[in-house]
Amino acid sequence: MVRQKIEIKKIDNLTARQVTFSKRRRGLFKKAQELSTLCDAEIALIVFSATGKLFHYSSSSMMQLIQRHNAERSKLGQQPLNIQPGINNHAMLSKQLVELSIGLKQLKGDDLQGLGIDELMKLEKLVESGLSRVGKTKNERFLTKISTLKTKESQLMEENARLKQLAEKVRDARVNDFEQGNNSAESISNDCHGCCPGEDKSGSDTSLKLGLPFSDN
Amino acid sequence: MVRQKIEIKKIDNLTARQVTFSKRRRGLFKKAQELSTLCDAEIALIVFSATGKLFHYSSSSMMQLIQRHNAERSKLGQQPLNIQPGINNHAMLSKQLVELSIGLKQLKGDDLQGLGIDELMKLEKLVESGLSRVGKTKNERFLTKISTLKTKESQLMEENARLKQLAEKVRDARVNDFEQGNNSAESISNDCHGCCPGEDKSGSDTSLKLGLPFSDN
DNA sequence: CTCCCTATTGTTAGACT
DNA sequence: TAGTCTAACAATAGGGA
Repeated sequence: MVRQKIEIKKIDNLTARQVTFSKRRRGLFKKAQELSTLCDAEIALIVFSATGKLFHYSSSSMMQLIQRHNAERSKLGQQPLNIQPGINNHAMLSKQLVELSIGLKQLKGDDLQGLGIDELMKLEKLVESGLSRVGKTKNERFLTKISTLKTKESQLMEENARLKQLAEKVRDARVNDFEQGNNSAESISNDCHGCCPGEDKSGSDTSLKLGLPFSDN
Repeated sequence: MVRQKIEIKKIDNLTARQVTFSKRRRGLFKKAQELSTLCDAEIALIVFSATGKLFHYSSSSMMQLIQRHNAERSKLGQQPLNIQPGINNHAMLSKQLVELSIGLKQLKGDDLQGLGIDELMKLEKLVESGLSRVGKTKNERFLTKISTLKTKESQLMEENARLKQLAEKVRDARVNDFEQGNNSAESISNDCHGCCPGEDKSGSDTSLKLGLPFSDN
């Protein structure tokens, strides 16, 4: 079969894909080398095959090039960090954390060793900013939880106050019943302070509610 | 003129070199992209022109690829660039930063929003640790620089002290010469305090050295 | 720098070993 | 997998705008 133009999309056939990878990878490395030689350029090229095998080339020090690349990128990456203060948008915070993550990743490479004092100070600032944001969110979370708990607390205290009153009423009523020799439960007034709409009378297990510890919050 | 085969060596003509750089760079990036698409490979390509301009391409995340590359390299036991004696173990520090970075990356996905207080506290601790490490390295760098400068300073002070003595000797000698009507330069003793082995006499430009500012530093 | 043009050189798909 | 072959295709040197 004669050769045909191929379209640039993933090659389905595994064998063909591997063969093409091998051939084109060589071509790519050759071209990289040529460009580097012809034009005095510095080039780093990293290739991972689909099967995870590593191939790489660099005209000088891979590390130096990566560092230089990172330096350039962080220059650009600083802008998006300086955004509108005062907004506690989680999406924004998340975005900034991503950037922080990128910044840290940049350093992972081989070292902090290659970094100068200036770069380290920049990084420090970046991490500090991330830290402050995490701390801020954490604190917000704390405050929210605390205010929720306080609300609950005051609700419970109100409830308890009402129950105390109810308990006294019930006791008084029972004392009266006992003194009058009247055992009919129906005569006991049942105040459910509006929490049981349409139910004015049930009064059978009031004693159970009275068993609750009033002082517990 | 018809096109000729070129040999792969640095192109002398600046303009031709720039044009070729432009053309071939594009070709290289195109090929990288094609290889990545056709064969499902992951590729990172960094190019610096001779004038320092950066061009880069990566099929996925440049950072991920660089990390993977570094991971592979360190597997092979190639020490990427370490290890200056006397400096704390940067490899370890780097490793811990990687871990920190991974932790942050996990959170990158969507947000802090889904995180509870416990997770936020963990994250905070993590980032704090990273911050402290960066700060530590930065401080080490400061201290190293300071100690270097101090060493230099004391060396210079020593040197200056010697030069002062020398200056006095020379002056005395000249005064003697003048009083005795003796103009022979050879009689001036030249103390180079051991920094010029095998050279006991040169004495011709001593006056130049004396021109150094003693009070500097 | 970038784009265009074209003759040439360089690369590679497909097939086979 | 890796090498070889060859027709076809892609890239690009040199030149001009």
